[in-house]
Amino acid sequence: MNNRKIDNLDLEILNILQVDGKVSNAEIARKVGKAPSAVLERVRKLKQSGIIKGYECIVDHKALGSGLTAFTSIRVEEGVGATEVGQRLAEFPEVLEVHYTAGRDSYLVKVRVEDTEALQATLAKFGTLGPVRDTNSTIVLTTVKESRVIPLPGDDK
Amino acid sequence: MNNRKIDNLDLEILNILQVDGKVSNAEIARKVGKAPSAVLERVRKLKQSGIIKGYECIVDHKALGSGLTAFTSIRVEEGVGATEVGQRLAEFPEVLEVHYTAGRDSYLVKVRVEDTEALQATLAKFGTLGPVRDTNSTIVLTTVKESRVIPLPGDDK
DNA sequence: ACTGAAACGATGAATGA
DNA sequence: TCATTCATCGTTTCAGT
Repeated sequence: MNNRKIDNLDLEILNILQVDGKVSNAEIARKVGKAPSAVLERVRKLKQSGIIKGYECIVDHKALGSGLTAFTSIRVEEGVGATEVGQRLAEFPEVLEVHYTAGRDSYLVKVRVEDTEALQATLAKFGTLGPVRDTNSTIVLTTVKESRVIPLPGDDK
Repeated sequence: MNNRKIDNLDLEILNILQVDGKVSNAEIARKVGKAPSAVLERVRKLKQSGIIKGYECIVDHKALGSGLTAFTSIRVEEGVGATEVGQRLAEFPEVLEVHYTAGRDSYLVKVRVEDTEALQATLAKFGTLGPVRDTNSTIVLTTVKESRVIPLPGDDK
């Protein structure tokens, strides 16, 4: 996790990769006007320094038995064991995201399961985690956008 | 978006790709014991049928100027124009996710910006979107897990 | 649907500017 | 840090089963 200096070329490369993680180095090289080996070096260093964390294949969760998305707020007892609850929550495969949030000593988790029945089962498991006080779920009806692409400084240049 | 029948081999391939979107077809072929061309055909059909939606490069948002994550609940006026608000919200690059949720006629959006000042600016933009009544933001302090990988039926076999 | 072979293109390392 | 070259490996097409 070295702290590299990121220049415009890095941002160009990252912008291309954010939109499509499957583009080849050779194609990136063509787009940015550099040799493939130069791009390879850049990408490798971005990976090494932790700027590029990895690559994910985006699948259609609705077609694969996880059609129900919910956001659940989980209140935990303050103090000892609070951070441990987050780790435990993260271990559930149906829990895609675990965020510790400000304000009310609670976690906000994103859950993806088959149906409401499965959600109930998951919530029941949350209840057994120790210092969990109560949970509050919001069910997603439709998802308009779901992405990880963040705006990079290179966008407006 | 054709409705293909997904068999065990498809699930095996998807499980490999979900964990690492950059594995080569040749390596998948080795793992599942098939020829590379066979895997290529499978992956191509999964892509064509919409099961595989794409590939994303996961970047370190903290290192790239989007260190603040927030979940904002946006109440909208019922009735006409409600779905349009979702489309408008999705157009903001700093808005990564837009979910229409049950219960209170509201959107839940995931926002990723530089700091609280930038968040304030984004919230101000939300206010100009027409039928928006009020917003309620929850700031993320630490993210324990953030993934898109869903559990597939092939996992327990 | 899968195999195997063959052509093509990308990867990745070495060298040098 | 990048370009060039080159051996190696992956991708992709196609004929055959």
